[in-house]
Amino acid sequence: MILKSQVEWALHCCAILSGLPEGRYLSTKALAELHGLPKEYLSKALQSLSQAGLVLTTLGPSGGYRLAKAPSELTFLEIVEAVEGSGRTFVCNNIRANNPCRPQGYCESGPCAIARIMWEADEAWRAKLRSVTLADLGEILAQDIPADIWNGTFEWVLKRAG
Amino acid sequence: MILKSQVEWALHCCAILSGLPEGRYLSTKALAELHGLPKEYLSKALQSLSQAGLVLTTLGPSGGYRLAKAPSELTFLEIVEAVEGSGRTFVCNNIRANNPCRPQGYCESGPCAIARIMWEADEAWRAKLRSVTLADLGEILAQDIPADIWNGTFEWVLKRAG
DNA sequence: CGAAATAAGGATAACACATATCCTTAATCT
DNA sequence: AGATTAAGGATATGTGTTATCCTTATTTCG
Repeated sequence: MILKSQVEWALHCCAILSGLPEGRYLSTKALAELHGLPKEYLSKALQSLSQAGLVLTTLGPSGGYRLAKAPSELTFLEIVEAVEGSGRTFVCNNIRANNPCRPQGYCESGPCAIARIMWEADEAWRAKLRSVTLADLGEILAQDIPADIWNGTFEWVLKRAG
Repeated sequence: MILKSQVEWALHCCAILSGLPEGRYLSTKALAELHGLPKEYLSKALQSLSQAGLVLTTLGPSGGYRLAKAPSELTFLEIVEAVEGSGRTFVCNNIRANNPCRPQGYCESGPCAIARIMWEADEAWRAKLRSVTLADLGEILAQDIPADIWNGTFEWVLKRAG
């Protein structure tokens, strides 16, 4: 059970977009170059973000993407779910209903106990992702990344942002 | 990102095995019938449990599986990882290393900040699964399942347990 | 107005992995 | 000796991810 690589791409792209000055846009081409990713396929991930309303777009030259909200209002969970979907990782096929000992036509009262426990674990995962915003990530990155690389990347991005 | 259905099967099988009297074994055939599952393929899930040391097996007629530990010592996480593997759901491909602004030969100090956050969420998921044992599940099931079905199933199992 | 650049999205192929079945082997019980 | 079982190898089959290509509509700029 592994998350799509598009989740990783979307998170990195949002991290870049969160550093973009108000009102400017960054293209798929620039984001793909910056991360060494196939432009056409990365485009699908960005479209997912757009469909989820997390980013805004403009067309034409100098077009591209920007965040639809402040970084402090955009959580990891929103980004992950935009790309990966919001379904649970554990799917209950209700195999208890195949028990030959059960009376004909017997109907369960609620979801299977095993499913409930697995879904609680899913929710713990989601709760953690919901608690981290792009602004939190920005603070961590500012400490992690050497100032020269940080600034160099920022200039590189601004040169290409429409 | 969906867990294998074998995870569901393994959990249900372990739930049954946890009700088995000391020293008795239940066969793949019986477990497959009870849950309405393909015997040959369910066998693969049970082999995973065996390889992980969670269940013990015997050969020959009256052979089959029993738990290797007390239900109170066997966690959901162990069962899930036996079938699904213990790898993380988020794989970091270190795409930050493709940043064209970075100096040649520059080497990262540690794992990517995005990966660290995603891995914390994974750990929250694992922590929840680690906190629930088969004994806990047994208590919940005893309350969920009507007594007649519970007892009927128990008899059905005992009739087939070697 | 016309050319270039861009996002959006449909079609399709390649690939990996989950699912499923079949068969052989070795061990165990009656 | 014969029946039953777990273990595991080999081999399909199906589904979802990854990836590429192409068309369309929109916007910017000369």
